[in-house]
Amino acid sequence: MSTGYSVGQVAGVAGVTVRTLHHYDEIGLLSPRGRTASGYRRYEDADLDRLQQVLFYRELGFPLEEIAAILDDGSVSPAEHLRRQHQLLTARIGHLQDLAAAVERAMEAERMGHRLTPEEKFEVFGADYQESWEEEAEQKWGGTDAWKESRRRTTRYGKADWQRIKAELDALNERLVRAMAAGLAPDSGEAMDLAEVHRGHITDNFYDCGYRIHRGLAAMYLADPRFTATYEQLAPGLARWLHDAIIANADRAERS
Amino acid sequence: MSTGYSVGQVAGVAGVTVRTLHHYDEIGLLSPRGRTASGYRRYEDADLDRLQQVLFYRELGFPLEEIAAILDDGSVSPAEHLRRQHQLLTARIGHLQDLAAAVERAMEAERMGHRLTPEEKFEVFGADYQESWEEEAEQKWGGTDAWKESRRRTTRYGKADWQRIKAELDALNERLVRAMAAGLAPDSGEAMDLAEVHRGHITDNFYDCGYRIHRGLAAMYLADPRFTATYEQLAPGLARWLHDAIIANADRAERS
DNA sequence: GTTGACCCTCACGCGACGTGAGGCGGGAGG
DNA sequence: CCTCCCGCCTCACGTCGCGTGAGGGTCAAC
Repeated sequence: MSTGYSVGQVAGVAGVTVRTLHHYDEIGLLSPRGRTASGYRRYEDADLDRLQQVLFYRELGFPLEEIAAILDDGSVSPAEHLRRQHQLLTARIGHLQDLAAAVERAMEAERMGHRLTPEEKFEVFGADYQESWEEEAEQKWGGTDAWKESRRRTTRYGKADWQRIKAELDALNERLVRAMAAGLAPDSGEAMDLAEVHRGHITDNFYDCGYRIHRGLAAMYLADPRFTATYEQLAPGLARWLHDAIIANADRAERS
Repeated sequence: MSTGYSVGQVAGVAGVTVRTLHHYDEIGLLSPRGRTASGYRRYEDADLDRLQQVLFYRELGFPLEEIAAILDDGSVSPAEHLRRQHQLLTARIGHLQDLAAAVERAMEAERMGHRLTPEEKFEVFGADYQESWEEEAEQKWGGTDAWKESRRRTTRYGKADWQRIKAELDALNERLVRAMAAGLAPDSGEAMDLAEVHRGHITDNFYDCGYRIHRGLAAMYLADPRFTATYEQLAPGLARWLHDAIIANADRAERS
């Protein structure tokens, strides 16, 4: 009937040390439901659930005391917890993606022998950052909400819808090719307008594509060869050109 | 002429406390280049660069001692540092995305009133995880090596190359459509063989695409609507089918 | 009944700072 | 010139989240 788990078993399955569990017991963060006659800790399924929550928030850098407060706040339903966790995660992921973008910029700067100002160098290590999570979480990558929304919509698309989308895409691609062939700079007004059309096309057909997300897509157009191939096949250099136009457009929009 | 910065200024711009900078000085992790006559610390641009590196690795959870070792290893060029950082970031992002996926599964389970086994609950808090970074970083997304290699090769491609690639791609896509239309399961031998062809096509033309990377691409085919659109336009359900075939093929290969 | 794996409770140590305490430096206003 | 106040300095002890023994009981197996 297997009524409960010992510390060692819990530690094993959860990937923590026995000492950690002892510590959580000491500070009252996670006390096992019961003890055997000989004083051995007995953890039950409910304790495992709580431990998982604890580990989750710990991974995101919360102090244990705060974790206790969060988990002991009875006014939050389990479902709400999961939502909160998802928000925190997407926010955190977004932050790391910003960091990655900064590293990419640094690589670029290095290649060009270009120097950055001190402020530029640190802007990504935002001061607040702990507090900013909860606000940012709502927007930003739009979280996985974006692709969820996308799935929701696209599952209802029929063959005609896909053909229409393909046609729009082809038309846009042709405009892109012509613009680049005409020698337009990626940060010219026309190029940025085309980038805006590109963004609108995504928003109309898939999900609400903000500038942050658009930047993310632009990065992917360069990072993944399947994308690169698609665009390079249309015109050599187009992948890069489109990438730059999207970035320029996002810069323009966010500076205003 | 602004020759250097004081502790307070550095702390301000970098978003750390003065005490932290003192600490880094104490342990020799970051000692300012000079001091004023009266003993005030004077930080220069090079010190700021180093501080940025320190903060970066700190954010990823490295102990300070190790950070010192990493940064003082003269055999690593700045460019290589940036590459490493990018690798670490993508690995870390991947981990958090796994966490997010786990949370999504938990939400789903909650909605369905379904219980998970203890092992399922914790599988995502992988035991090693700290060590795994350094190994995973090498493979997995193939790090940035993959796309660097890809850029290196593709910049030399001419129009004829892209046309050849496009033709191969079209041929493969047609085989995929026919296979799915014939009612073949994604985990059938034929489907997995096609997935293997797909992988070979990438390896031949872009970069060495291992199974881990291939899995990553498969995930993207579903996650990103631009990809989804491409495949769905060929045949409804193809994006999902190809995804599953790739996963099945990777499972098969890695189990042997 | 002995062995060995597992459990218990102190209790000290450590990494990465936080947080004063007590004192010097420097420039702006009276 | 003196004072005021802010920023800087150096100890030095406190805190958080455990790691790491020390010393000793428990339980299932052989």
